[in-house]
Amino acid sequence: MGYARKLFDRIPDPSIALWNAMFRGYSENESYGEVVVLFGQMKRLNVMPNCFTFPIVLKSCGKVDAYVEGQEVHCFAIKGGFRANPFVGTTLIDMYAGRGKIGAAYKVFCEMVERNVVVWTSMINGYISCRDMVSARRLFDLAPERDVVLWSTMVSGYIEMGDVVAARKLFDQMPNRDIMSWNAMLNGYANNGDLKACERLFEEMPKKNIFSWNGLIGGYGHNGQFFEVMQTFKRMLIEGNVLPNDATLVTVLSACARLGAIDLGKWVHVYAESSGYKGNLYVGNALIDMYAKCGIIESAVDVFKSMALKDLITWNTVINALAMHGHGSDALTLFCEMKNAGETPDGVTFIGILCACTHMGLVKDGFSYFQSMVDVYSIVPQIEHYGCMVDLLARAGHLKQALEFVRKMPVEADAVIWAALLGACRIYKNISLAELALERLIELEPKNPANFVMLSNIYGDLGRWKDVARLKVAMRDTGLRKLPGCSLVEVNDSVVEFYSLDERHPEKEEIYVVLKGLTKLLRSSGYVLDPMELEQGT
DNA sequence: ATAGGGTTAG
Repeated sequence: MGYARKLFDRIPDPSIALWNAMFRGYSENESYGEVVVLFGQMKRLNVMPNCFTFPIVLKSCGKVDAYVEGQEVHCFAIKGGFRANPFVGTTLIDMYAGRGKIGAAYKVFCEMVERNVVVWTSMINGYISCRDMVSARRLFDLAPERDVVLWSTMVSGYIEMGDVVAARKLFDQMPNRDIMSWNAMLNGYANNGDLKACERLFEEMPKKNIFSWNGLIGGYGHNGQFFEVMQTFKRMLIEGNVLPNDATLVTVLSACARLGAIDLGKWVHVYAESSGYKGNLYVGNALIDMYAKCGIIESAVDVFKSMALKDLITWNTVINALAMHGHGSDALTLFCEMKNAGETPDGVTFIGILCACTHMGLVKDGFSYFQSMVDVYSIVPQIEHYGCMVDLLARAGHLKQALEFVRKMPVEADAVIWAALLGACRIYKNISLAELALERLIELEPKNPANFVMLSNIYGDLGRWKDVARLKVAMRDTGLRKLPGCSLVEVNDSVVEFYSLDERHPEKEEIYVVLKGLTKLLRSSGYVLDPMELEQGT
């Protein structure tokens, strides 16, 4: 665009076609601000726009929130006699509806003499984005012509409102469907958590493209079904008609992070490098998180360093990764670098920062970061931030101050916060506060047996076995059992779940032989088993 | 030469 502009500036009296070419060039390069500025210049030179000028300029006004300029362009369009032009009308409706000015959009719609199906679709889409499904449906029923895009727009509208039943009803009524209509319905089920219906629809589809596969895989991911993410990804590779894209890789990497599936994660990394997603921001961010959550912080940092393009999420991911791994001072260093790079931290950044302070015991620094979050960055602390502060105080042994903080903070403490306090009570053997925290926890989550186990462990630490027994009875009376924590181990291309004393694996004999051998080795090199863990059967 | 419908990351 630089060269184009230089040349353009040397043309003495550019024709309207040339002006339009410049607008289109900036628009295609997403330099919408330049479009608006250049249009101002054209106006000052008294050059009259034509019907091709308005759609590009109006779209750009909408993109950069240039509402006043947009209205000015609207005036020009009326003066030029383009009120009825469907191209101009569509972009005007989009611009107004996009800023929530649904009344102004409807006025444009009404004043048009000839409206084609594209204009109707834009108006209906405007109502949908204002969450007014009643008006959208009224117009849909009134529309003189309904094509596949208009039908799909209505289906997506119901899905956005969470009304999958109405969406399906309309979907079934469609005279014909294209792949995008199918994908809209598929995503409706996926995002609504109805994976069974999603799977059924996926198999029924006459054709599948990358969006269909990503819809199904993403549905599994959003519903915590990470094994199914991996399975479906492998199936996609085997079937081979459709290649994964960046969205696929990101979803799969996120599943790898949750499962600790480092082998598949590394495979995806290699695949991304060799398939044109090397410098991809989304993929890079997901790789950092995957390596960190799989325990390889060095690789996470390597990916971070290799990225030429970074955004807020990149910085947040690497800062949180370092904090999580106990590299608190590196996290704080990167926080400075982030600010020097011109990125503005948000609430998530401060979760990482506060977490870093907690792990280094930097109580004072934690408080000053918390204060700067409010004073310098005008971020309203969320319950997660208060939780970090309670954790910061409690882990440092300031249990009284932590309780004081809980009482003074402007939001009601949730179970996470009381559990953090309870955890610290175990470290510092503070029974009375532990009992108080448990009382609150039982009010907040009466069905979570983990809370009883926590207090029971504290009694156990102090040798108060009568209390342990009393709690055991209380727990039995609730009829609830704590789900044991489990380990995920990647073996031969898949991930296997193991509980303590697990007998489910077909090769359990061999596995326990190896485990016994490992324990022997550990003992001989001086490792002492934690008696608490022994008691729980490990 | 211009207009209406999609997925992904902390």
